[in-house]
Amino acid sequence: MNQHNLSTHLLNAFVTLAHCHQFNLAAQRCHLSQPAFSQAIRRLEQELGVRLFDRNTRSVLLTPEGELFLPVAQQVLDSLKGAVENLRNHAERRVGKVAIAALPSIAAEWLPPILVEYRERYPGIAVQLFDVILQSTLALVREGIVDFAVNADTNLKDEFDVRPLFEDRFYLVCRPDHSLAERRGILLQDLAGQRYIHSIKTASLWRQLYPYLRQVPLRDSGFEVGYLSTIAGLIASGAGISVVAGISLFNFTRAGLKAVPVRDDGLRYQIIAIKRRGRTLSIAAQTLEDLLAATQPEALSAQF
Amino acid sequence: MNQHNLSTHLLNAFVTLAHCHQFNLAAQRCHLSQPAFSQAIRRLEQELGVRLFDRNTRSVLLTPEGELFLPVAQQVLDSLKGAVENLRNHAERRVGKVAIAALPSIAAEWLPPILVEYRERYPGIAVQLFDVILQSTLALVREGIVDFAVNADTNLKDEFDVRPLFEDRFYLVCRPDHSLAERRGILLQDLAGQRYIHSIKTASLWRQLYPYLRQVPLRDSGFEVGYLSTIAGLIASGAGISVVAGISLFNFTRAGLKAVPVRDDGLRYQIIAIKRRGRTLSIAAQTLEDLLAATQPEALSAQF
DNA sequence: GTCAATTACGTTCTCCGTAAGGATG
DNA sequence: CATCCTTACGGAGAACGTAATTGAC
Repeated sequence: MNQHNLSTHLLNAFVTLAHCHQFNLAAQRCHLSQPAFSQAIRRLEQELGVRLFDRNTRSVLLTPEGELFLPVAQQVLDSLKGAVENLRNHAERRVGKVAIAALPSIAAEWLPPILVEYRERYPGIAVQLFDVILQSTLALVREGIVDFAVNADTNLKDEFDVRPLFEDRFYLVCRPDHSLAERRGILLQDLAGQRYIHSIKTASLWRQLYPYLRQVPLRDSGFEVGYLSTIAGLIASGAGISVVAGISLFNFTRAGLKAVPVRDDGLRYQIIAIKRRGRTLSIAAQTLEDLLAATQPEALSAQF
Repeated sequence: MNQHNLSTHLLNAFVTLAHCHQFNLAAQRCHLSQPAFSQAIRRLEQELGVRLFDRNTRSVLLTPEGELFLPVAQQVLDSLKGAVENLRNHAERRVGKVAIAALPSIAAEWLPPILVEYRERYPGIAVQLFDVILQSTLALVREGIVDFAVNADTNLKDEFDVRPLFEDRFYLVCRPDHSLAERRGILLQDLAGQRYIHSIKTASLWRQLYPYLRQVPLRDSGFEVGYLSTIAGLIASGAGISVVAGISLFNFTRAGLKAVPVRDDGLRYQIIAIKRRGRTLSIAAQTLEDLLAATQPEALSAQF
């Protein structure tokens, strides 16, 4: 059925000749010798089974059938040219769109400067950022609404492809006048006897932290709160101390509190990019992911 | 700039693979060996500068860029396929349209059976017939409204391309009981002394006939009328005789009158098809013109 | 006679198929 | 190890350029 092979070269030759009514000139414009051009037209006519031009040595005019074909050829060439150009622009990262999801804590501190740099490098690529809770990031990835999500490592099924971006740890947060405030690092045992402010909100990382924390004989501060900003306020007011994930630290350092790395083995976790299994990222998204992976969170660790 | 060459083969390979997610199967559907197919995809990707498929040995999936390109490729292939099919249908005379202009006398007697036969042979081709006076046929051709016109030969400038269809002559028209009615042919001199009914309407042919007719000593019938049907009535009523073009004879034979060929040399004229100079006819129109040229007016001459 | 398109022909390069190689589950 | 895609390579055919031919005014 469709054994016929039409190439853009042939169509272009046709359109060119239809416009300039001269084999000589048209051949020149197509960067072909005149005989080669002549053959091209001949081949096209043979392929289509229709004479497209009526030509003597003096005039080259479209046949009625040629005029029938011209707009189609024109449109096809335009379509292809536009599509190819668009594709090239995507490949060159001149246009595009990338959508990502991230936990609010990641979206608050680590991501912004990277996204800004990305936008500066590729101004033609639009960036969409969903700052939502963990479950929502997974849903957004699953449904293909975002290209990938940036999360703290959690027990993900094999539903997703995972790429580690950087390693984070937990931090003791206390007032600057606290006895541990000047330490370069602590172990959880060092917190024995401290009044601890519990969080109920950081569910995913809480699950990792809690098994270790429960082995430490803490004093009860009497507080269990939902928001990290609340914890920050309580700590600043002398209600006690707490241990939080590195990615949330901005809530506390901004409040003038001190953060001390927790050095226990096993209390580390990966910040990861997750995407749909087997699917590859668009060029724009892949570029962003690469940039994320290449950007260690110097800002976080530099403070300590 | 557009040195890129995309062929329908490549696009088709792309679309096929996008649908069946298997090189093996897609190659088969494209009637290619698998390696050849693989190369085709590779060439296309190279041409576009973008990876279109992500492929392991287990899965073949479009990249986001591939999905961007798919609808375009699809549409381009459809466009071309439709256009080619349409062109082939035109070439095979399965579809089309032809418009012609003809003098009313030609449109009344000679053309109808030919047009009917044409329509029977090519039911998909629509026929439009303008039965108008000479000047109008020329205008219709000039403006490209009709493909060609069928006229009696007249001094046409080189504005048109002319093709003779058949030769016609003049006829004496008289009552069956007229003394010349049974002759197989006459010369104009034979009309000496006859009462002649003049026509003012057949301008173009009148110009050819008159120089000969004026040399014959006719009796004046006292009538000069515009319509051939009027002349027929007058002749039938015994008012006289007249000489008319063969293509108009139906006006008289239908009225029961006799027609006798005028055998003078020089009193012949061509029925011609005229078309715009240098332009070629559509396949449908060309086919009709050929059919016209191949159909001698046997009906006319057979009567005598 | 001149200008323009076509045909002739040798070369180059594309594109295909067979066969061997590599990756993945 | 079985499956499927890729690489390697040799041959057939396409497509180009140079040169000679035909055709129209």
